[in-house]
Amino acid sequence: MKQTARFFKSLADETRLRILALLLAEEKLCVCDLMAALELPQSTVSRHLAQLKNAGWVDDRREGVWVYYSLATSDIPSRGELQTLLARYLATEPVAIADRERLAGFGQGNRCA
Amino acid sequence: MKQTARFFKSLADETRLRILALLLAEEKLCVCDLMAALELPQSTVSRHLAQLKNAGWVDDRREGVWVYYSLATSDIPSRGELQTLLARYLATEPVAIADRERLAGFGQGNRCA
DNA sequence: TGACTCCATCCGCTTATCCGGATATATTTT
DNA sequence: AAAATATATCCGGATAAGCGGATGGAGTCA
Repeated sequence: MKQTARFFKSLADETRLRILALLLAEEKLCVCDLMAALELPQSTVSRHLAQLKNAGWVDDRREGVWVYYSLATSDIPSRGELQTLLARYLATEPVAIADRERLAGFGQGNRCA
Repeated sequence: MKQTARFFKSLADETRLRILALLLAEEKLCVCDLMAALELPQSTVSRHLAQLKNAGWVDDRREGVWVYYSLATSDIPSRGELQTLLARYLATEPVAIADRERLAGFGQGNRCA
Protein backbone atom coordinates (compact mmCIF):
# COMPACT_ATOMS: atom_id res chain seq x y z
CA MET A 1 0.00 0.00 0.00
CA LYS A 2 2.77 2.39 0.90
CA GLN A 3 4.36 1.42 -2.38
CA THR A 4 1.18 2.31 -4.28
CA ALA A 5 1.15 5.69 -2.56
CA ARG A 6 4.79 6.19 -3.50
CA PHE A 7 3.96 5.28 -7.06
CA PHE A 8 1.33 7.99 -7.33
CA LYS A 9 3.54 10.40 -5.43
CA SER A 10 6.04 10.11 -8.24
CA LEU A 11 3.38 11.64 -10.52
CA ALA A 12 2.45 14.36 -8.04
CA ASP A 13 4.92 16.94 -9.24
CA GLU A 14 4.71 19.22 -12.22
CA THR A 15 8.36 18.90 -13.22
CA ARG A 16 8.16 15.11 -13.26
CA LEU A 17 4.99 15.23 -15.34
CA ARG A 18 6.74 17.53 -17.80
CA ILE A 19 9.62 15.07 -18.04
CA LEU A 20 7.26 12.16 -18.63
CA ALA A 21 5.38 14.16 -21.25
CA LEU A 22 8.65 14.74 -23.11
CA LEU A 23 9.62 11.09 -22.88
CA LEU A 24 6.20 10.03 -24.11
CA ALA A 25 6.96 12.03 -27.23
CA GLU A 26 10.68 11.56 -27.71
CA GLU A 27 11.74 8.01 -26.93
CA LYS A 28 15.01 8.93 -25.28
CA LEU A 29 16.59 12.08 -23.91
CA CYS A 30 19.71 12.93 -21.98
CA VAL A 31 19.82 15.21 -18.97
CA CYS A 32 21.15 18.17 -20.90
CA ASP A 33 18.29 17.89 -23.40
CA LEU A 34 15.85 18.01 -20.54
CA MET A 35 17.65 20.92 -18.91
CA ALA A 36 17.26 22.92 -22.09
CA ALA A 37 13.66 21.95 -22.72
CA LEU A 38 12.52 22.53 -19.16
CA GLU A 39 14.80 25.50 -18.49
CA LEU A 40 15.76 24.12 -15.13
CA PRO A 41 19.15 23.69 -13.46
CA GLN A 42 20.92 20.38 -13.82
CA SER A 43 20.63 19.27 -10.22
CA THR A 44 16.88 19.73 -10.28
CA VAL A 45 16.44 17.70 -13.45
CA SER A 46 18.75 14.99 -12.24
CA ARG A 47 17.00 14.69 -8.90
CA HIS A 48 13.58 14.27 -10.51
CA LEU A 49 14.93 11.72 -12.94
CA ALA A 50 16.28 9.73 -10.02
CA GLN A 51 12.84 9.72 -8.45
CA LEU A 52 11.14 8.64 -11.66
CA LYS A 53 13.69 5.88 -12.03
CA ASN A 54 13.16 4.81 -8.44
CA ALA A 55 9.41 4.66 -9.03
CA GLY A 56 9.97 2.49 -12.08
CA TRP A 57 8.83 5.05 -14.62
CA VAL A 58 12.07 5.43 -16.56
CA ASP A 59 15.19 3.48 -17.42
CA ASP A 60 18.60 5.03 -17.85
CA ARG A 61 21.38 3.92 -20.12
CA ARG A 62 24.83 5.43 -20.39
CA GLU A 63 26.22 6.09 -23.87
CA GLY A 64 29.67 7.51 -23.61
CA VAL A 65 29.50 10.78 -21.76
CA TRP A 66 25.79 11.00 -21.60
CA VAL A 67 23.03 9.15 -19.84
CA TYR A 68 19.87 8.63 -21.83
CA TYR A 69 16.56 8.32 -20.08
CA SER A 70 13.56 6.61 -21.62
CA LEU A 71 10.16 5.39 -20.53
CA ALA A 72 10.44 2.02 -18.84
CA THR A 73 8.75 -0.81 -20.66
CA SER A 74 6.82 -2.23 -17.76
CA ASP A 75 5.59 -5.77 -17.54
CA ILE A 76 2.81 -4.57 -15.27
CA PRO A 77 -0.26 -4.25 -17.53
CA SER A 78 -1.92 -1.51 -15.53
CA ARG A 79 1.27 0.54 -15.74
CA GLY A 80 0.95 0.61 -19.51
CA GLU A 81 -2.70 1.59 -19.25
CA LEU A 82 -1.79 4.35 -16.87
CA GLN A 83 0.77 5.61 -19.36
CA THR A 84 -1.99 5.83 -21.93
CA LEU A 85 -4.15 7.76 -19.51
CA LEU A 86 -1.24 9.99 -18.64
CA ALA A 87 -0.51 10.71 -22.26
CA ARG A 88 -4.12 11.74 -22.70
CA TYR A 89 -3.96 13.95 -19.62
CA LEU A 90 -0.83 15.64 -20.88
CA ALA A 91 -1.59 15.85 -24.58
CA THR A 92 -3.17 19.27 -24.49
CA GLU A 93 -1.17 20.78 -21.64
CA PRO A 94 0.24 24.14 -22.79
CA VAL A 95 3.30 23.76 -20.61
CA ALA A 96 4.10 20.35 -22.08
CA ILE A 97 3.62 21.65 -25.60
CA ALA A 98 5.97 24.54 -24.92
CA ASP A 99 8.55 22.09 -23.59
CA ARG A 100 8.37 20.02 -26.76
CA GLU A 101 8.76 23.07 -28.94
CA ARG A 102 11.75 24.22 -26.95
CA LEU A 103 13.24 20.78 -27.37
CA ALA A 104 12.71 20.84 -31.11
CA GLY A 105 14.07 24.39 -31.13
CA PHE A 106 17.73 23.58 -30.99
CA GLY A 107 17.85 21.79 -34.32
CA GLN A 108 17.24 18.22 -35.37
CA GLY A 109 19.97 15.83 -34.37
CA ASN A 110 22.44 18.26 -32.88
CA ARG A 111 21.29 18.15 -29.33
CA CYS A 112 23.68 17.72 -26.40
CA ALA A 113 25.89 20.60 -27.52
CA MET B 1 -0.53 20.89 -15.53
CA LYS B 2 -0.47 21.96 -11.93
CA GLN B 3 -3.97 20.59 -11.71
CA THR B 4 -2.87 17.24 -13.05
CA ALA B 5 -0.12 17.16 -10.44
CA ARG B 6 -2.66 17.99 -7.76
CA PHE B 7 -4.88 15.23 -9.02
CA PHE B 8 -2.17 12.62 -8.61
CA LYS B 9 -1.10 14.16 -5.32
CA SER B 10 -4.53 13.32 -3.98
CA LEU B 11 -3.66 9.64 -4.54
CA ALA B 12 -0.20 9.97 -3.03
CA ASP B 13 -1.18 9.15 0.52
CA GLU B 14 -1.82 5.80 2.09
CA THR B 15 -4.81 6.91 4.17
CA ARG B 16 -6.56 8.37 1.14
CA LEU B 17 -5.93 5.18 -0.83
CA ARG B 18 -7.42 3.17 2.02
CA ILE B 19 -10.50 5.37 1.98
CA LEU B 20 -10.89 5.00 -1.77
CA ALA B 21 -10.46 1.25 -1.48
CA LEU B 22 -13.31 1.13 1.04
CA LEU B 23 -15.52 3.30 -1.13
CA LEU B 24 -14.78 1.15 -4.16
CA ALA B 25 -16.23 -1.74 -2.16
CA GLU B 26 -19.00 -0.13 -0.15
CA GLU B 27 -20.88 2.45 -2.20
CA LYS B 28 -21.32 4.92 0.63
CA LEU B 29 -19.83 5.44 4.08
CA CYS B 30 -20.04 8.09 6.75
CA VAL B 31 -17.08 9.52 8.60
CA CYS B 32 -17.68 7.44 11.71
CA ASP B 33 -17.68 4.25 9.63
CA LEU B 34 -14.35 5.24 8.19
CA MET B 35 -12.96 6.17 11.60
CA ALA B 36 -13.78 2.70 12.86
CA ALA B 37 -12.50 0.87 9.80
CA LEU B 38 -9.27 2.83 9.56
CA GLU B 39 -8.76 3.21 13.30
CA LEU B 40 -7.85 6.85 12.90
CA PRO B 41 -9.04 9.97 14.75
CA GLN B 42 -11.95 11.91 13.34
CA SER B 43 -10.03 15.02 12.36
CA THR B 44 -7.61 12.97 10.31
CA VAL B 45 -10.36 11.14 8.44
CA SER B 46 -12.31 14.31 7.84
CA ARG B 47 -9.29 16.15 6.54
CA HIS B 48 -8.46 13.44 4.01
CA LEU B 49 -12.06 13.27 2.88
CA ALA B 50 -11.99 17.00 2.25
CA GLN B 51 -8.92 16.56 0.06
CA LEU B 52 -10.49 13.72 -1.89
CA LYS B 53 -13.60 15.81 -2.39
CA ASN B 54 -11.51 18.77 -3.49
CA ALA B 55 -9.73 16.56 -6.02
CA GLY B 56 -13.07 15.39 -7.36
CA TRP B 57 -12.74 11.81 -6.17
CA VAL B 58 -15.72 11.69 -3.84
CA ASP B 59 -19.08 13.33 -3.35
CA ASP B 60 -20.64 14.01 0.03
CA ARG B 61 -24.30 14.04 0.90
CA ARG B 62 -25.78 14.88 4.26
CA GLU B 63 -28.46 12.59 5.66
CA GLY B 64 -29.61 13.85 8.98
CA VAL B 65 -26.77 13.95 11.41
CA TRP B 66 -24.23 12.26 9.30
CA VAL B 67 -22.52 12.91 6.01
CA TYR B 68 -22.17 10.07 3.57
CA TYR B 69 -19.23 9.94 1.21
CA SER B 70 -19.25 8.01 -2.04
CA LEU B 71 -17.12 7.74 -5.14
CA ALA B 72 -17.86 10.57 -7.52
CA THR B 73 -19.41 9.53 -10.79
CA SER B 74 -17.13 11.43 -13.07
CA ASP B 75 -18.00 12.49 -16.57
CA ILE B 76 -14.31 12.44 -17.40
CA PRO B 77 -13.73 9.09 -19.16
CA SER B 78 -10.13 8.71 -18.09
CA ARG B 79 -11.17 9.21 -14.48
CA GLY B 80 -13.34 6.13 -14.69
CA GLU B 81 -10.52 4.17 -16.29
CA LEU B 82 -8.20 5.28 -13.55
CA GLN B 83 -10.71 4.06 -10.97
CA THR B 84 -10.60 0.66 -12.61
CA LEU B 85 -6.83 0.68 -12.48
CA LEU B 86 -6.92 1.83 -8.89
CA ALA B 87 -9.31 -0.92 -7.91
CA ARG B 88 -6.94 -3.42 -9.46
CA TYR B 89 -3.98 -1.90 -7.63
CA LEU B 90 -5.82 -2.07 -4.34
CA ALA B 91 -7.63 -5.38 -4.71
CA THR B 92 -4.93 -7.48 -3.11
CA GLU B 93 -3.58 -4.97 -0.63
CA PRO B 94 -3.48 -6.57 2.82
CA VAL B 95 -4.11 -3.25 4.55
CA ALA B 96 -7.19 -2.59 2.44
CA ILE B 97 -8.50 -6.09 3.08
CA ALA B 98 -8.07 -5.63 6.81
CA ASP B 99 -9.97 -2.35 6.60
CA ARG B 100 -12.88 -4.01 4.86
CA GLU B 101 -13.01 -6.78 7.43
CA ARG B 102 -12.96 -4.29 10.26
CA LEU B 103 -15.79 -2.46 8.58
CA ALA B 104 -17.84 -5.63 8.22
CA GLY B 105 -16.95 -6.49 11.79
CA PHE B 106 -19.42 -4.25 13.55
CA GLY B 107 -22.50 -5.99 12.20
CA GLN B 108 -24.54 -5.58 9.04
CA GLY B 109 -26.71 -2.51 8.91
CA ASN B 110 -26.10 -1.17 12.39
CA ARG B 111 -23.18 1.06 11.68
CA CYS B 112 -22.91 4.62 12.95
CA ALA B 113 -23.71 3.57 16.51
C1' DT C 1 48.22 12.63 -16.98
C1' DG C 2 45.48 16.80 -17.43
C1' DA C 3 41.63 19.29 -19.10
C1' DC C 4 36.95 19.10 -20.23
C1' DT C 5 32.00 17.62 -20.27
C1' DC C 6 28.03 15.27 -18.38
C1' DC C 7 25.87 13.84 -14.57
C1' DA C 8 24.78 12.30 -9.50
C1' DT C 9 24.84 13.60 -4.96
C1' DC C 10 25.56 16.71 -0.95
C1' DC C 11 24.27 20.77 1.55
C1' DG C 12 21.53 24.40 3.72
C1' DC C 13 17.33 26.52 3.06
C1' DT C 14 12.39 27.21 2.18
C1' DT C 15 7.94 25.45 1.62
C1' DA C 16 4.40 21.91 1.79
C1' DT C 17 2.19 18.11 4.05
C1' DC C 18 0.60 15.35 7.77
C1' DC C 19 -0.83 14.66 12.45
C1' DG C 20 -4.21 14.78 16.24
C1' DG C 21 -6.09 17.37 20.12
C1' DA C 22 -9.05 21.35 20.64
C1' DT C 23 -12.63 24.14 19.12
C1' DA C 24 -16.61 25.43 16.21
C1' DT C 25 -20.76 24.28 13.43
C1' DA C 26 -24.79 21.63 12.13
C1' DT C 27 -28.59 18.51 13.11
C1' DT C 28 -31.63 15.88 15.94
C1' DT C 29 -33.87 14.94 20.40
C1' DT C 30 -35.98 16.09 24.59
C1' DA D 1 -33.34 26.07 24.66
C1' DA D 2 -30.27 22.67 26.22
C1' DA D 3 -27.96 18.37 25.53
C1' DA D 4 -26.03 15.06 22.59
C1' DT D 5 -23.99 13.34 18.36
C1' DA D 6 -21.59 13.82 13.88
C1' DT D 7 -18.66 16.44 11.24
C1' DA D 8 -15.57 20.42 9.77
C1' DT D 9 -12.02 23.44 10.73
C1' DC D 10 -8.25 25.54 13.53
C1' DC D 11 -3.81 25.29 15.60
C1' DG D 12 1.03 24.22 16.70
C1' DG D 13 4.50 21.03 15.96
C1' DA D 14 6.93 17.32 13.34
C1' DT D 15 8.23 15.33 9.03
C1' DA D 16 8.86 15.30 4.18
C1' DA D 17 9.65 17.44 -0.31
C1' DG D 18 11.47 20.75 -3.39
C1' DC D 19 15.10 23.99 -4.73
C1' DG D 20 19.60 25.23 -6.77
C1' DG D 21 24.53 26.19 -5.97
C1' DA D 22 28.64 23.48 -4.88
C1' DT D 23 31.27 19.34 -4.89
C1' DG D 24 32.91 15.01 -6.79
C1' DG D 25 32.86 10.85 -9.75
C1' DA D 26 32.89 8.94 -14.46
C1' DG D 27 33.91 9.11 -19.23
C1' DT D 28 36.39 11.26 -23.33
C1' DC D 29 39.97 13.42 -25.79
C1' DA D 30 44.45 15.46 -26.12
